[in-house]
Amino acid sequence: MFSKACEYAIRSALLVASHSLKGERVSIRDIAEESDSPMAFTAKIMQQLAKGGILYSVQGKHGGFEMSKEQMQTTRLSRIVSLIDGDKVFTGCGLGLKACNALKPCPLHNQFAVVRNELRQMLENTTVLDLTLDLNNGQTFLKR
Amino acid sequence: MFSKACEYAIRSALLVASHSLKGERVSIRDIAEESDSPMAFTAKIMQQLAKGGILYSVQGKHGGFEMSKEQMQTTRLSRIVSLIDGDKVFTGCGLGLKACNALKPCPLHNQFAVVRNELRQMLENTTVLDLTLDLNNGQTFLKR
DNA sequence: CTCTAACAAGACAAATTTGTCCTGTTTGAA
DNA sequence: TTCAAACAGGACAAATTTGTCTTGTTAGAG
Repeated sequence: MFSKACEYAIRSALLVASHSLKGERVSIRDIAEESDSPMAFTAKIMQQLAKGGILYSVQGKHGGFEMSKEQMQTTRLSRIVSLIDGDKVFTGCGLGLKACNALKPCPLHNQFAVVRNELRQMLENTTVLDLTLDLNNGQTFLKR
Repeated sequence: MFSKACEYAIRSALLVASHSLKGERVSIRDIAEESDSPMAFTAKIMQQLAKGGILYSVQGKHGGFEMSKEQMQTTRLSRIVSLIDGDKVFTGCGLGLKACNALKPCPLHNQFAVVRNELRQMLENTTVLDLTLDLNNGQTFLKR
């Protein structure tokens, strides 16, 4: 469904948000450990998230990553997904056809459009803050 | 969403079914051409489909692939998907966590389960015959 | 019987994704 | 001022997926 990179991106973003809500800044090392992600690879992804304005990176000693309340409220999962994976998952043909659309639909077009739309709406309606609150309440978990 | 291999598998299966409904057997060459798939790669996938009982392969001169009406009626897309891609797409965690379940859910677990379930049901309720009839009616298309 | 068209299957190659390592830069603190 | 902790970024490496090639086998037709 999502690429590994995208999975790490979402997990890391939620982890940063979780710590930021508690007033803590997090290092790559902690992110990797607490969200079970490969450190160096995740570091690259954090750069993308920072460049994309999903969160802030702070350099230097005691640096790390943090997220403002506003970022948590305005960042929807769909944004992270399209930033990392592009929007093929939202718009691409289920059977991989280049020219599949309502006028010249592939055999699965209509059925697939329903599901894909559901996915898109779910991701658009879910903010980082939403998920982070559950996480900090102990209702959901990021590490096995 | 699906792997390339799986996309080719579905496209090829529908193409074979489409021809079989007209009483024709199809060669790998024709499948590759008519469904815009790489020939040798698709050949491997056809072997998997044949081994999986999705369709028949006939060797020798004038050989090729064909599908019985019964196969078209009983083969649901979910079967092809799980045969080629496994059922990670139906059961895997959206954030890639190994131990994500209702008891210890990831932050996206509940929202994701809804969408994934919708996808699964759609694929389980769609038979090859359903899609092939539309295809042969000219309502849907396999080639760009 | 032989030839040819077609699938079977394994080895190989290319491309993409995933992951690592190393060097440089930034910044706080002693 | 210097040191150390942390991110930035490029080069590299491994793994997976995608795709190709070559050889063998099958079976119909002359």
